[in-house]
Amino acid sequence: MMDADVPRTPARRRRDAAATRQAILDAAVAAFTRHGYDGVGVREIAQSAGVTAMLINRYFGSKEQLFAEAVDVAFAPRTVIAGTGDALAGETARALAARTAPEADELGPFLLMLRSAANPSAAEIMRDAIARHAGRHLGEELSGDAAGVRAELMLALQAGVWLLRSVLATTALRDAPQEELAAHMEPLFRRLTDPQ
Amino acid sequence: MMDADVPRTPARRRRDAAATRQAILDAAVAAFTRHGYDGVGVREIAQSAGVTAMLINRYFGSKEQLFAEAVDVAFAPRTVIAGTGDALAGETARALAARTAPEADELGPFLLMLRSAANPSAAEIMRDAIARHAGRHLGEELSGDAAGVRAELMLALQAGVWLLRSVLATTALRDAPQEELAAHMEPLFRRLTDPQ
DNA sequence: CCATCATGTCTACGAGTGTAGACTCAAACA
DNA sequence: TGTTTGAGTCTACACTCGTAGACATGATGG
Repeated sequence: MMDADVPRTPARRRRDAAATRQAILDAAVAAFTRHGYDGVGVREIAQSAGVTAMLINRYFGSKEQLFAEAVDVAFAPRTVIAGTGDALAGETARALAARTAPEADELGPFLLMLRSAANPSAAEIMRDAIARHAGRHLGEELSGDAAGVRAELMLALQAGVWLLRSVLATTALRDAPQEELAAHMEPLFRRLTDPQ
Repeated sequence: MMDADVPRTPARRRRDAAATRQAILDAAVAAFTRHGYDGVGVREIAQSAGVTAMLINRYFGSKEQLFAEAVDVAFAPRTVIAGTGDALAGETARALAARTAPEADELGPFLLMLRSAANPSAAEIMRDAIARHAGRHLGEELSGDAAGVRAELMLALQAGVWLLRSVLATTALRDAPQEELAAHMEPLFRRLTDPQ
């Protein structure tokens, strides 16, 4: 609490390359998640990071390479599944219901994925990121026949719920109570985690 | 068999307003499905319809209103479910596996939905279309508790599979044989059609 | 045959895009 | 203290976008 500086915008750094790079990256993750790859310009990202647009090119080479790093950040630490073992299906269903609630307004890899899917270059970048992070991690958690297919079906179901409930806000899913919705989704996830 | 989907010389209409309007609408459905709302410009749509960009504004008022009509066309006649009654789950799973196959390169409402979801105006238009067509039709087919939620979960699952398998082309889903994939998805749909 | 009006085209504008190049300025090292 | 280096900014270019307004054209009714 020693910093008495009132940060009017993003905390006026004094020439710290690493911090500036990180600020741009953070702003990019938020912006791409909210508006998609094509929906946001480099000027907008730079402004919310407190710098000029050209610094993006200096630090990341291009908008596309910035997007690639942002995707890596969004997919890497985030948990795309919740819980382990027997609790996996239930936890995933409950977490999904909570995070897609209309009042949640959360960010996360699924929104980034959905809102940037239209651009072919962005799609390719995200496919690689999924293979590198989420898909692999989830594939290890599952076991048995066709673990990869079942893992990606879990991702697909989650992505679809994010799309209808959070992005499009269709009536039935938007108005469904969290517990009830989770109760409907839980057996679906269980079918994928425990394929009898 | 008619001509290819991209008419090289758009058959030189001689001043037929209705036919021109229809040609623009057809081109719009194809273009929006392939590239999304933000991914295609009115000049491109007009050219593949064999007219000038300004005719779009004359006949539809704006790009956004053209999109609204295109969404209606894409969602209305298309079947978002396959089969009825007991066969619904199995037919839907098999049709989904077939239409999302890498070599299929089909169009359809789900691709249009996914690729235009990033734009807020487009999202609102599509939410209304879903409520008007797919959601309602599917809700009638289902019965029992929370039919609306289960219907939209069916849509969500399908949308997610379209996203991962067809748009992103993730490895496991891309390489899975149709029958095997359908076998994995069928019990999921059955859980939603017959909630025991 | 000619006037008419819907049908379609042309030019242009204002705004927004990503990014290249030249610039300024602060900090670190001699 | 003077010099070098890198952090950050400014201006500008070469596009693309949606669309507004003026203009051309061809089929049709008299």
